[in-house]
Amino acid sequence: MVNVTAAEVNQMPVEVLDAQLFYELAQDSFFLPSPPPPPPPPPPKATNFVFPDKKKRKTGAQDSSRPYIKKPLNAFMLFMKEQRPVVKAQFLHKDSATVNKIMGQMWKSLSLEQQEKYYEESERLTVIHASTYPGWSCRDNYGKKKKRVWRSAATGFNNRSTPAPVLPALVHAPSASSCNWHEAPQVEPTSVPFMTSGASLVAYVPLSSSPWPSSSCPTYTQL
DNA sequence: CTCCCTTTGAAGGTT
DNA sequence: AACCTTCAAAGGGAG
Repeated sequence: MVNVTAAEVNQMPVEVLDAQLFYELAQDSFFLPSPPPPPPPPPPKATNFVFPDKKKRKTGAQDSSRPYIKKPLNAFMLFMKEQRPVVKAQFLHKDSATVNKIMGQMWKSLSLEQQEKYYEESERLTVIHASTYPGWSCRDNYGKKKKRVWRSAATGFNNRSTPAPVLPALVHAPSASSCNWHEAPQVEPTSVPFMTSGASLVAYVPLSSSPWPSSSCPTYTQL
């Protein structure tokens, strides 16, 4: 449980709906402070990359006579790598699928200016990658992992030509002030206690457990 | 032990 | 040109 006080969240709830306080969270509270200027990046090793996570797939990557060279991270991946600890700490979600959903919405809530630093860093890494591994193509990694099977056969909705089932939608609060969203009615609760609102994040906080929700804190909805 | 899930973006192939 | 496919990270969960 993360101890987040009302003062830390924000002094005043921005809205009360259905017995829940809605706090608008300053965006700054969700992001790590700007790290100190990084030291000059060491030249990437010309040796093969190794999956740091033993749980990562190794299919085909270990028997290759050629070193396995990973793709450079794109902007969103850099954002996730930086913010994942924050999101995990804030929302107590350990499973990456849920965390990634949250961060996907956080990413969309960022302004272009805020995203820019990640795009620039991604571009820088891509340039370094290209100069370090001339001739490398991301195609080289195709098939190194097990071919992704769109779940069309299994569940029928992970085919990009097949729309995913409609998740409970956010609706605009008709008279919302700084809170642009509120819960859609008749939403089956899940456990992700926040929603993005423009460049800020709105926490849904039960009155009874203010200032921060318990695990029973209500809804997460997705556009 | 290995893969799935889940996100966005990039890259390369295909239509 | 537009669309499709794969893989980058992460770690709990499932088989």
